[in-house]
Amino acid sequence: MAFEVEQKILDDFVKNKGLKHSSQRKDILMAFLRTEKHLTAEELYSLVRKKNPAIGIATVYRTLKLFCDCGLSRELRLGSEAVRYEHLYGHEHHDHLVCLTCGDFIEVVDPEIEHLQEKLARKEGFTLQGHKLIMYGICQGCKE
Amino acid sequence: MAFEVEQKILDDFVKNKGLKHSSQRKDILMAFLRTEKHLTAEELYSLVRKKNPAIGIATVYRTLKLFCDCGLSRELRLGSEAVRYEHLYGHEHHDHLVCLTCGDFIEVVDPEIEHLQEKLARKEGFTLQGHKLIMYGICQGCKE
DNA sequence: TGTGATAATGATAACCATTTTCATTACTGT
DNA sequence: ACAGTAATGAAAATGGTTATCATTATCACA
Repeated sequence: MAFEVEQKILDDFVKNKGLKHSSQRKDILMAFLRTEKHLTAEELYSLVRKKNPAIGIATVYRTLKLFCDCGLSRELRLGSEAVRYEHLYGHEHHDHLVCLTCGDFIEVVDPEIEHLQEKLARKEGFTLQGHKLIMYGICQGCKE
Repeated sequence: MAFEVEQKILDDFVKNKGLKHSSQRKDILMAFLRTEKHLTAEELYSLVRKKNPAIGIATVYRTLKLFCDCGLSRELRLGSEAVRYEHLYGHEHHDHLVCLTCGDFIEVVDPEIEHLQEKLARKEGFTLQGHKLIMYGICQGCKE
């Protein structure tokens, strides 16, 4: 539970950009890494407050943006609600399968779909840099 | 340029739901159908104002929601900006290939990807109802 | 080790797209 | 024509997120 690698990624990024270290960022990083849930800024905010009640929500937003910039996390926009953030380091690329009834979602990946996307983009003259695939349906549990 | 079919779809929907007809909705529908662009509510608002300067932005929002409910349009969330709306009636299903440099996008579709999604969802116990696939890259023009 | 330059913070105001409220107006079936 | 109710427009409210700004913390270097 030390997350040395992630810390190093952040530290290196901070150093390279000429930014400065801060204890708040470390608190936020730890809270973020300790859960595998896809949190919103608000949710992470209330988690971090348990350790550091003085922290401000603006710092959480700023820090989450920083995490995305240094490749530790990724924004997840599933609908019109608040943006969620998911871990990126040490996690395979994946897409999402969302249940329209209970709102739950699972992570999935299909190498063939990935490959076909690449092919499709190339056909259109695009150099593919990423994609977002969200599938919506009714999950097993909700069908019963 | 009469869009009788689309008008009928809306009229039927309105009738079935016990709603009432309104001239504003018709103005908004016409403005919406007359462009193939993917407009935001604000953009459509300024288009409609040319015909009917008295119209309110709230009505545009309400009406766009109605269009989505009756299957005439679909929300398009490409990023953090305002939601865009695209025609649904008379338009094949398609996904989007967005250029990260110029912001332009094209519509694409790959039946095999569609099929693989279906298969993937089924494997996870989901009944697929829809999906959203956005691919990001650099377009031909921007590479030069 | 102190110091100056500057990044980070927290509180709060501002922002912006969207939704709600509410009084008024317009449809619609009878 | 009338009653019932949906639709409208203006404005306020909402909610997530970002900007502002005075203060505090960090860091390279003297």
